[in-house]
Amino acid sequence: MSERKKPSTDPYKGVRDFYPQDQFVQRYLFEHMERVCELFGYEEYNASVLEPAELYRSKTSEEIINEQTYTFTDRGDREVTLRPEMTPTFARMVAARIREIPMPSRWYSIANFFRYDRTQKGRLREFWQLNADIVGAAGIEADAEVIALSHAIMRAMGAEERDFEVRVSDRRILDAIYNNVGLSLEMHAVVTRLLDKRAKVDDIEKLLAEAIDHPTTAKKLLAELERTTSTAYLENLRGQLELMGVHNMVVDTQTTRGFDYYTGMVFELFDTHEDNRRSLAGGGRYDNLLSMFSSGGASISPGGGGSIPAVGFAMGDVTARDFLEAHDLLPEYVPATELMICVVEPECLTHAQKLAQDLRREDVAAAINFSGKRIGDQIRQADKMKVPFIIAIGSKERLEGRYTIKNLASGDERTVSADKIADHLFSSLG
RNA sequence: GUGGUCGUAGCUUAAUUGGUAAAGCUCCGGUUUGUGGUACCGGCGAUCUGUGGGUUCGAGUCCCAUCGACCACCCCA
Repeated sequence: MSERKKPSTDPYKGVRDFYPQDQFVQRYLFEHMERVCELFGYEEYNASVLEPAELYRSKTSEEIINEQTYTFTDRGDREVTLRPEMTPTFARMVAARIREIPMPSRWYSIANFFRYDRTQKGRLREFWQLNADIVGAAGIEADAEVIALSHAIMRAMGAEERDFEVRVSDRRILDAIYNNVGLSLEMHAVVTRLLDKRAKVDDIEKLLAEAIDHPTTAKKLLAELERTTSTAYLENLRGQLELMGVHNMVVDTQTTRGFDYYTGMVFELFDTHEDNRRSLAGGGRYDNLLSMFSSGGASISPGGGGSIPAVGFAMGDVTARDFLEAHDLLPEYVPATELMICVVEPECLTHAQKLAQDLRREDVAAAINFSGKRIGDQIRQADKMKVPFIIAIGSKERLEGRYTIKNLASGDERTVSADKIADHLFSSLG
């Protein structure tokens, strides 16, 4: 006998097990996301969780690749990464078939992602995310549409507009200010990174002045930023959103999103609940990302410059779940099983099996309890599983062909013939 | 990657200044061998307090390490 240690029942660090009650919530989230995306005309796509590591090297920073992804070498000496986000995959897939994909195209996907990170509330090592993007549409109406889509998903899950806000900004605001104050191109990224922290830093002006080595420029820059409360573009966007029934947009120039690849509008859905102040979804416009791929290569931009406009967002399951919990919007668990057929005597098992098969053909989700336990125990178990209906089958039912359907929540009973069971269940289940 | 809090039965927790682990829930059985949820009664359940080591006559309680959870920071795709 080997002394091998028995494996632990704990899941791997930072990942979750989804027991039926958990998976029920997961499915609730996904079904609403899918339904609303499809109402907006988005088509579902997917890809493998494995990607060549080089996909993330070009556009994402080295630190993220080296320290925050699961990257390993396979047996064929290839560098593989478990995808940490969908956008590069989406860009890769679109670029691969750029000539045949009609533009604009709307795609969505719900998939799992992996990040090798220290875990924290709302941040695990594996999470699921909806990604919805429009590619081949450069106009403001596409920006408005993806925001409206994210908003509609929240509303579909029961959120009111006061439960969250749509924070919108525009990467071009900073670019314009940089030009106005005459900031050199190479300083843009450095300054942007500093400005991103301005809410947390004590003396941003001093830091800026040190970074760009020019105190008056730093002062002018901050003054311009202070003055910029919105732009004509963002107000136009607000107008379009209002027409689509989105009334909780706020301009927030501090919303920048971490990614370098955004080129225009950026937005976040932000929870307004005091205990759950966090970003629920985020996205923006990224018009240059697809041009990094060599294949395809056809230009669809009017100017022929080779850039392909795209705009989209992502919404994660962990934060969505926290949101629903904070706002008391989590759905109550309902099992897949609609009817439990309890077998009173062993001789009745075949009769129960036949009845179950007949009911399944009529679209009733029916399970048989063939434990041989007493009827009371079988009912108790069905009740514990929250199965809504039971039928007990003993010699009486077997001989008469009539069955008593019991509603476990109300205690109501109704005796019907076999061909009426499905109708009764569906009318009761609504 | 940095700092902090925590880790006791399946779950949630208790254990006076270090003195040889307690309760509720769950589960199982019974009152009630063709109908559950309530109530009452009874029972199983930690070979021991995440793991390894140390201090001590003695450690769940102190020290070190390690793993894990959580919180803040960092980062945020």
